Amino acid sequence: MYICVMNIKQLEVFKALSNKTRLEILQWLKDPEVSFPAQVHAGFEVGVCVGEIQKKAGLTQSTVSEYLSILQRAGLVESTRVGQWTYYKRNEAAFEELSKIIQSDI
Amino acid sequence: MYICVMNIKQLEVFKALSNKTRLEILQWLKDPEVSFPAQVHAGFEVGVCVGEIQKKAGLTQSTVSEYLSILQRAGLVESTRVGQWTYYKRNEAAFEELSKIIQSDI
DNA sequence: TGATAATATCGGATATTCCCGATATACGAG
DNA sequence: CTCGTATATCGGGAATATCCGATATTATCA
Repeated sequence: MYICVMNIKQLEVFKALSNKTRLEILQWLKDPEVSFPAQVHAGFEVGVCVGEIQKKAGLTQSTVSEYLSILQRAGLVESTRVGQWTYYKRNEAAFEELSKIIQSDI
Repeated sequence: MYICVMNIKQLEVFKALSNKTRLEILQWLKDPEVSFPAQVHAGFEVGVCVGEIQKKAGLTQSTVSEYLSILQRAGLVESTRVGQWTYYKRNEAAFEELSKIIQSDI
C-alpha cells in the first residue's frame, strides 16, 4: 500500500523557486564561465562566490546571501567555503529528483 | 542560438505550487474516485466540483475557489462548467512540460 | 417570476515574503 | 593583534499571500 506523505521538502523547494531573482541565479549557475567571467580567484568547479552573484543580481549583499541560503536549504545548491569566499554551485541531482517527483508524485 | 527567456509563466507555476493546500488538491485530483467518493452528479472524466474539493480541504468556499483559479491560471488544472457546477481536473500535459522544463531550462 | 444551490468576486485582517541597512562573524594579510 | 574583505545574520518597512465573511453572479427548478 502506498501512503502519500505530503513532503514538507517539496513545499520548500517550490517556495525557493517562487522568486524571479532566485530563478535567475540558478540559470546563471548553469553556465558560470559565461555568466561570471569576472571571477578569477577560483575555478568554477567549486562554484561562484556570493559577491559575483550579488553584482550580477543587482540586489544588496544581505539579500543575495539570504537567497542563496534559501536555495541551499531547499537542496538546490551546495556551498563550499574556501578562505574568505563561499562558493555556490547547483546540485544537479536535486533537479533530477524534482523532475521525477513532478512526473510521479505531484 | 538559444536565447533564455525567463518565463513569466514558470514563476506563476512555482507560486501556484507553493502552498500546502494547493499541492494537496493536485494530489486528490490524481485519483478522483478514491479521493471524492461522494461526488455523484457527474462522472470523473470532467473532474471534481468545487464543493467536493472544498469539503475535503476544510477551508471556506471562497478560498478554495480562489485556489482553483490560481492553479488554473498556472495551467495546472482545467475547468468545465456543467450546469451549476464547475468541474476541475488536472492538466497532465502541464506537469509533463514542467518536468521537462526542470530538466532543461531551470 | 421567485427561491434555492453552486461558484466567483470583493474587502479586509493577519501572516509571510521581499529587500533593505546595520551589524556580527570569519578569514587572510601584515 | 589589528585592519580590510567576504559573508552571514538581525531588525524592520513595504509588498504580497493567506484565508475569511459578505456579496454578486449564474444556473436550476417550481
